[in-house]
Amino acid sequence: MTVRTRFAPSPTGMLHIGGVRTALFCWLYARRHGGAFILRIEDTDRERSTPEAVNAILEGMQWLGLDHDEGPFYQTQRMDRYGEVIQQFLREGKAYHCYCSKEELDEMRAGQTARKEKPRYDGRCRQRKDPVPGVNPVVRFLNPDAGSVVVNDVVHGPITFDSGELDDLIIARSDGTPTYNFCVVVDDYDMKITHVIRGDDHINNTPRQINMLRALGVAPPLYAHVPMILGPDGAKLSKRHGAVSALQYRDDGFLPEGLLNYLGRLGWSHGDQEIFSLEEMTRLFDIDDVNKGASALNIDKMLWTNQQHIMRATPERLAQYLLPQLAALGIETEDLAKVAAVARAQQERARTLKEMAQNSVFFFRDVTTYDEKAAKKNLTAEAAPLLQSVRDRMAALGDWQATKLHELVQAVAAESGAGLGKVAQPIRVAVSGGSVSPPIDVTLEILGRDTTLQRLDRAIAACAA
RNA sequence: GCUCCCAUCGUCUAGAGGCCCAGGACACAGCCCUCUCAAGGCUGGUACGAGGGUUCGAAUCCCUCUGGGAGCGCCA
Repeated sequence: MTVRTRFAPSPTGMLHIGGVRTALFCWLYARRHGGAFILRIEDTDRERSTPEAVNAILEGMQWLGLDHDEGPFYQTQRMDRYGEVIQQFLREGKAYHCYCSKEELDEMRAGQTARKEKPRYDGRCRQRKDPVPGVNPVVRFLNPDAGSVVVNDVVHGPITFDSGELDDLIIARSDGTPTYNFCVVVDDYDMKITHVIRGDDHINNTPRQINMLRALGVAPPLYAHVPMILGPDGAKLSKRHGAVSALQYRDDGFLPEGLLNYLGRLGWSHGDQEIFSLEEMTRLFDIDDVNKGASALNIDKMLWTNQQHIMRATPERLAQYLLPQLAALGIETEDLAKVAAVARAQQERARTLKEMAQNSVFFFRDVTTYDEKAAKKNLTAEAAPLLQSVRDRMAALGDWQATKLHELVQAVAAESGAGLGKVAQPIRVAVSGGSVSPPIDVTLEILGRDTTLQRLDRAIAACAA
């Protein structure tokens, strides 16, 4: 049996972190087993579905590299097929028309609630023979009254539901359009899905879906209900923290593999290993290693994970992501080699590409002001002669290379009797404007001789002032 | 209210009866390295929700409780 998984978001909002992780698990499982990953857009709710949301899903999946083998399929384009199955159910006596009005239903539920019962449809239209004039009926699925349904969940183990708990759910609205639980069943069947991997908020829908699958005469797929993701405070994900679009993480400077690694480690693990390449995760992932309990987002660890991936990425690849981050700061450059060099110099001191860009502005833009504290401490009368000496020697330096620059700075420090820091730090302030930068030799090499000399001159002048 | 799910450091987790007076990671503190910031190394503190069983022995199995979550729509 070839594995076929699907990710089936509804385009009613953004693609958030929880959806991304579900998609990742589906994708990983399919890839691991050489199966197919199918993308399906569940847009039957025409009121709330938007083309923007569809695009955000597609774009997010593409950015993350979670490529699908089939689809995207849109439920709104499969209406004929749903209608066909509804007619079949009706014909076979597996579904029936219900003429109950909204008021009648409300009243029934109010009574049940008052009696402390679970609100559910009581099947009063099951026996009805004649249509009610002037009422467009809904179609309800006829659920078995007796027995039980057991969901053999891959992560939870067997879960048993008493059939009495399940009522006759509506599969077609009075306007004829099919509803969610029904569409899922038809789709999963038609698309030959073997493993339904989804959030565990769907556990309670599963027995109903299994009953419909049985009515269709087919064996249900394997189900794997993965735990939900909570906000950093342990409460439900809200807009305040994680429930932002996946694309927001891209804009915030996350690497796809960084985000995916963090999300993958939420609810899944492989011994003590924390950092996984996508290839490793694909090789190691197994759905029954997934935890049962919900897990809370931890932004610090997410940032740390991303940093680990930045450190492992090639400078060239980083440059590609750094470019738009620089552009966001108003820095347009064509010099890819320089951007890559900056990325290499910065890659172990940035948790996100955005942070890297922010800390690298001085590589691309003139230093016109100094950080006040840094200048006060380093651009002093005492530092002036050291900077002058450095400046003169640099002007005369043969090869403008980090190793040579390092020797030069070291020589000045040795001759002056001051520590290396006494020399390096003023240079750092001079060329970067602040007190933090990559190692000074590497920094100067990237900056080049002209820029360096010019910034040193300016700093020497500032020392006198 | 009813049904279902879940429960190890603050957080993510390892742990499938003895290897655990519980291991790793993030965060935090201290130290080392060091031209800054990082990265890296070392050290430290903090957890098996509670109560009952089963067993020679339980974080691991069973029961009850407590706490959290989800579902109960002509939403998905």
